[in-house]
Amino acid sequence: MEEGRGVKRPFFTSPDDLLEEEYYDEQLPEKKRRLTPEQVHLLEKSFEEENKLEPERKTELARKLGLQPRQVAVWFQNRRARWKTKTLERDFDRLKASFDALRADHDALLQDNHRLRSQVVTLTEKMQEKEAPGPAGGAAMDASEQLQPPEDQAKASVDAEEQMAAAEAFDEALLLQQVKAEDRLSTGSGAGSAVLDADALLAVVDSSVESYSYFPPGGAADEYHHDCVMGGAGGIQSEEDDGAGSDEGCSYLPDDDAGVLFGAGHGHHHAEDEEEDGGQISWWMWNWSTS
DNA sequence: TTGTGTTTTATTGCCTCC
DNA sequence: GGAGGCAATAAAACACAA
Repeated sequence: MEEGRGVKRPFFTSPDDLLEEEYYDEQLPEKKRRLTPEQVHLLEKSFEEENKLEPERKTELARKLGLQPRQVAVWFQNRRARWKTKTLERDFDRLKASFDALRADHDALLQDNHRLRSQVVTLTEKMQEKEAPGPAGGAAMDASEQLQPPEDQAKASVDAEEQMAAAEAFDEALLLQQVKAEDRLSTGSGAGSAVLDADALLAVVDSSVESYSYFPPGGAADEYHHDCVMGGAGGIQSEEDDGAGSDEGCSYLPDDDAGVLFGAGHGHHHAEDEEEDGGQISWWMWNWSTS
């Protein structure tokens, strides 16, 4: 049947077509008409230049396209909505990938922490045996330890204590951040809704990494801060050019917000984002991150 | 041809700004 | 208070598999 498909009836294709449109209006009043590719092309071009529409530009565009100013305004409205959706999806993908990487690193740190703790326990036991020397105690020392100079043994002992202290500090920091995050979740601005402040969510991981002195200054932790910065200067690009050079750089994440994830800026949300989503991670993001 | 999913155009209601 | 923006939604137009 293809009702209405073979015959395209664009809305006011040009001022000259207005007479013809009257025919359609008689036949099918109140029907939606798709814009012609030419109209869409010009609107897209205009949108790329500036995604907001001043009154003069609106009337000028409407005149050029043979549309009503209201239609031009509506088109821009819908186009902004599409752009925002697309950008949010892209930002989500990036955040998810970055968070996964960070979480994997965090897990590795936990494992390392566990290993170091075991090592400290072993060394402590051996020291205790050594401090209370008996016939059995002396014999317990293995060959490698007997070969180790006394000063090296003392250094190993100090290292073990430092590692233990670092591990405990790490645990405390982790616990503190978790408590903070939970507090913010339960008393947060979401007023009971299942949303979590991005800072709270990510600070748990972030501060755990930073408070644990595993990374030297300028080391791996800093690389996370700098290399994974996403988003960029705003800018409008057509969503049709999804390939190279598409919406890159027009992320809805302002530069500062990359720091939210990695703790660099402990970023404040961009004013627009505060307005858009209340400065909170959307519920679906929270659900994902806690799943 | 039909059913269904997606996209596009348009409306409504609320909010913010001047 | 009016203008303009946005989110949510409706509905027409369109695409496509069966």
